[in-house]
Amino acid sequence: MDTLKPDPKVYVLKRSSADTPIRPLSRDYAQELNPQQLAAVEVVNGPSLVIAGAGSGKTRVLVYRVARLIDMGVDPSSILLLTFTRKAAQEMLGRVGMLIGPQSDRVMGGTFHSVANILLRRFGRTIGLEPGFTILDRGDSEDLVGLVRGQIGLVETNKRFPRKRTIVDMFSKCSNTLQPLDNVLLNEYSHFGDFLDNLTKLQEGYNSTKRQRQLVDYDDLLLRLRELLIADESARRMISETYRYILVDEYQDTNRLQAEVVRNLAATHDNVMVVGDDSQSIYAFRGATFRNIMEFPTLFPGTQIFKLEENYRSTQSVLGLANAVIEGATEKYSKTLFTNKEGGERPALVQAMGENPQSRFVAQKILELREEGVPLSDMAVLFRSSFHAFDLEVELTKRDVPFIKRGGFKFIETAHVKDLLAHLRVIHNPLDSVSWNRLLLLIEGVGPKKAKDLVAQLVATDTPSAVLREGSGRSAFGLRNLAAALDAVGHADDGSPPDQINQVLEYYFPILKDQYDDYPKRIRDLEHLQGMAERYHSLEEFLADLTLEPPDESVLDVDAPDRDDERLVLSTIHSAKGLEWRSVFVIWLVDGRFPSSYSFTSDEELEEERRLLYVAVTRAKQHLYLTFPVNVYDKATGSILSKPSRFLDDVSTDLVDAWSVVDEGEPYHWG
DNA sequence: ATAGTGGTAGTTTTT
DNA sequence: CTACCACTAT
Repeated sequence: MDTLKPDPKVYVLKRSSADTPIRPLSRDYAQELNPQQLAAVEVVNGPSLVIAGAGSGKTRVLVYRVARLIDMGVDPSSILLLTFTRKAAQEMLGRVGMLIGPQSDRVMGGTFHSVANILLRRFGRTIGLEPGFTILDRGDSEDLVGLVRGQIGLVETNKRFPRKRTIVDMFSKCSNTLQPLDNVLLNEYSHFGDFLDNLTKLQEGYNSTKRQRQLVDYDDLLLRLRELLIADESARRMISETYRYILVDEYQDTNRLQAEVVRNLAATHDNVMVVGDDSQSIYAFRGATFRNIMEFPTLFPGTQIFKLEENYRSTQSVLGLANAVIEGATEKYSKTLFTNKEGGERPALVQAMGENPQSRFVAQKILELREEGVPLSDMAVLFRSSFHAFDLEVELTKRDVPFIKRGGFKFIETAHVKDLLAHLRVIHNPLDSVSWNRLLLLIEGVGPKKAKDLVAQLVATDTPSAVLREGSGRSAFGLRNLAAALDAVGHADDGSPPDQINQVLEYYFPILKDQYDDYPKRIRDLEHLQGMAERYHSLEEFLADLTLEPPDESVLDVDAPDRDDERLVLSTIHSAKGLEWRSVFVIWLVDGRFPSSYSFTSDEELEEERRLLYVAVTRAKQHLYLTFPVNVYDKATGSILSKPSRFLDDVSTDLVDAWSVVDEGEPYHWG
């Protein structure tokens, strides 16, 4: 493409193939969609916004629109589908495939982060990013903050410096809302205001280390993609011309940074369709705001707006409760869901005399429903926070109910997995100081000081193993061992990922046994990881995928061999987004747990909790059980929790059936 | 300089 | 309960 003179007059040649089908469409879209859905599906060019209530066929619109575009002759590889998880993208593309055949395989789909990863590896050089960069997960970012904090030797003060976790949160908020640190500190962390200077220094150090060492954290993926699109005009054109049709799912959960990325991706054509529901915005902690969805037409003038209000998922009884919950929201946009599925069982509001009775109720009821013919895989238990399910997990295990837990603590975040990955990472990116540091600390006789000195040498040499062999003193033996192990693995491109893992494991197992009493289980985990690596041909892909799309099973289930389709789902509400089940249990509907007591401080956070409940109840197709235990001692606040969630206050009693759980032989009493 | 011990504060949701 | 810090003994 030649370089153009400044500001040429642009005359756009329309793609005739896209506007007028060259051949008859392969199916009758009007037949399979309601008029609102059809109108959205028929959009070809220009920006459009689809406000879609829960269960109103939002996915259907995306799927049919992609199918129809391809049907009209649009090249599938020019379509980009941005979703919340890659799984969601794959599911949608599978459905597109069922409509129009295998061409759908060529559609590009995934999360913002995974798409950014791919684009940056291809085009990042112009902004100083080598294709082999390493992605830091949350824990890595915290480690790096810790390292930098040590390096710049922050002066001791009598007041408490924020924790690493909190610091990473602050930095992340800055990135996601595109604000400077002082703003974020002032608005959300005013109690740490005194530390502004030190935190600013820390942030500078954190950012410059990442640049020097080819490290990229989650937010950087988006930040640097934005940077690339703005700074490198030819890359922007090339990318924008490649993806001429962009579709974004769950737009209410995008933040300002993501909005800007979309804006720039669509720089040359404005062909963007975003789909979302302001009532389901639940990612404010990540800088998302439902206002984003309202501002879309400003970002893209000429936006066509569509509304989908008919719910095809739930019965009227379930929907009635959902509408009542969201009715209490202070800020809401005009949208009332209706359905033609009359009646249905009323949702049950179940009181239990404590946590364990609640678990026993859920377990027993699930078994009953299964007897009645609901498959386990069509039932789910949802909760606000991952730990709310601990007791239930025990109860289900006792009764041999197979389940899969989604959300919460990840397999990938356990120490032994991170240790193994650190070794693989330095093989792939020898500049990765965070991983070097981690694996050096595992060696006898190496502490923070020695690790720091060694890392400085290691990132400055072409022959890391020579540096390791030079070591003397107490750690010499361990360092030599490490050098031998790394040499055995060789270069990143030598051999297959499972073989490379095998080499590392031979070296690492003794360390593991020494460090953990429960090493047999951990060894199984690592072997599981090795199995996962078989699907990959390069370390780079394996490592990137693990951080961007970690397997969504938590530690416990890794060795549960049950078939997926016969397992009950336990999930945080966040991880249940976009999914649906015939029977849904929402547990711990107690004030202090849901809404969480951490949200009591601000109205905005409380409102988000309310939307969270709305998301939870709208997952149910047929049966809905809301349970709340009473008389539970809460360590966090030191109080007894007994009051049902405040969000149920406004729910009129004729919308639910009140149940009380009692033990066999125990007297009944309510309250 | 490191490893091991004991005390204490914070404790959600995800890519 | 656990991760993080400060302190002490090697």
